[in-house]
Amino acid sequence: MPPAAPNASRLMVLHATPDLVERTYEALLDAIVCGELAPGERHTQESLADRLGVSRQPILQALLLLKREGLIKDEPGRRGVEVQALTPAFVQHLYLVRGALDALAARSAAYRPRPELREPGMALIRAGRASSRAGTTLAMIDADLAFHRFIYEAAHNPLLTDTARIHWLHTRRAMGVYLGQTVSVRTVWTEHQAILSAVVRGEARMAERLAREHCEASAQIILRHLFEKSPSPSAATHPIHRRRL
Amino acid sequence: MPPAAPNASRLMVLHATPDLVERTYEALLDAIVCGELAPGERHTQESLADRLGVSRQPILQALLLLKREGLIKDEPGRRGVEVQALTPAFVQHLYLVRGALDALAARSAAYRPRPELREPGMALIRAGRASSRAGTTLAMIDADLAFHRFIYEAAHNPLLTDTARIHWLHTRRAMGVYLGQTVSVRTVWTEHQAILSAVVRGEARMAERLAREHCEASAQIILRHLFEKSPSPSAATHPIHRRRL
DNA sequence: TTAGTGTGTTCTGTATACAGAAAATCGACC
DNA sequence: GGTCGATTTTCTGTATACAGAACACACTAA
Repeated sequence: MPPAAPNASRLMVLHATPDLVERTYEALLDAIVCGELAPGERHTQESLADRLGVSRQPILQALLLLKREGLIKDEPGRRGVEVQALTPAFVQHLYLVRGALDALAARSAAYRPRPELREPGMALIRAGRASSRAGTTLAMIDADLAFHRFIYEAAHNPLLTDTARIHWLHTRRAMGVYLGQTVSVRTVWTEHQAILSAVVRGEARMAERLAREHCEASAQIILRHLFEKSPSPSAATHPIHRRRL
Repeated sequence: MPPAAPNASRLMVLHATPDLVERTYEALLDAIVCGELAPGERHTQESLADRLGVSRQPILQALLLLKREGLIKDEPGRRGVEVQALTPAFVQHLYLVRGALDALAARSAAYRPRPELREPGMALIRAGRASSRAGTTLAMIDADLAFHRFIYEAAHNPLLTDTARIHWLHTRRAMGVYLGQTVSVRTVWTEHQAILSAVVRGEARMAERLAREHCEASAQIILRHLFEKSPSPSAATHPIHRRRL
């Protein structure tokens, strides 16, 4: 394997195994989520290709995907691409849709009593509480995502999981706004526990309601922060530590 | 512009204006929806490229998108691609997710009274009833889609519309199963009218419930057909007329 | 016959080459 | 000095070229 290109950014690196388009996609995604690639900057295919040490071809394809997912947009005339700004309005829309999907996931997961989910679920909750006491922002975000992913998996609806994937990307980006906002994280995990209990007991209606309310509460927290710091509501202002490669 | 390649299929044609990847994507999509490209057949990038008279490059990118959307899958070893089968389980999952999204769309659209939506909505309903009396299967499907798209637009949530787009692709494919199933189409438009009324009056709760119930009813109809003809539950067995280019 | 092995073929993924579109630059003219 | 037009530059989209992975097949040996 050739070493990274000389002018490759130290932060933006490619993973190892899957195909190059996938790795490029992941690398760009991480760069966007952690703010290394910020709104307002113009990037050409070639500049990105140089940074990652690949040709324009995988960049082109990765950009195609990111465009479809609403994370980047074309610059006016064929003048490169730019990261989409994370506006309060968008986050509001995001959490509305996520609320609907989360509610469906919880309801589906709780369709019948699921005692077998109690232990793995509680393990995630314990891990989440631990990370909110001592962990980094990234660890907290990951713990939150892990719990929600668990509920989605329990719903046994691949299409639902797949649909929500894009929303989790945006959510991960939006949660960068937290940044050490350990306040109110405890209530988050209390809510998670309530959702889990409802699922374990097979109380579909209750699980659905709790999931929806949890989502709305999360939205309120994020939006409060976004509106407070509204002058520049971009993830770029919060360069959190990026995912380990 | 060069004429179509000599061995290009007569049915599978490219549109005219947007970029080649987009046109290729649309062409393949239509071919899948109308059953010209069916599950069980192996296709190589080159064979598809020849059929459409383009190079492998746009095919590659279009396939990437279609893969992400769950419409095609890779053949085991780099042996080309295949259209995903439309299984009853998948349709069931599809309608569950669509129910959640439709409900959110209706609720959002009805957030406040919307008298301005009455006339355009009624026009769509009249057109739908007309097409169910005299139109082709494709016209009926398009009318149905047009109404739902209208509700989504009224919700003013671009992310929601975008999220639902993929589901509408699958839905369009699944509805191929109707095929002249004019039975019960009248009740469909009665339900549409009820949803519209609730939206116009700003009865969010009611609009949401009606949308959800409408979706569940539609799912029942489709699924009944799928399970009846279950030996080969692929759209390929129902080669409906394709969209005019 | 059957397991193993080398070779040819097919097909994909990635890089490079090429052509055209749009912006930027620069100079002429008012 | 400002505006219009031609030229250059930049950048993208698409086609082609190339290399490597995986299958298929044939051939050998037990």
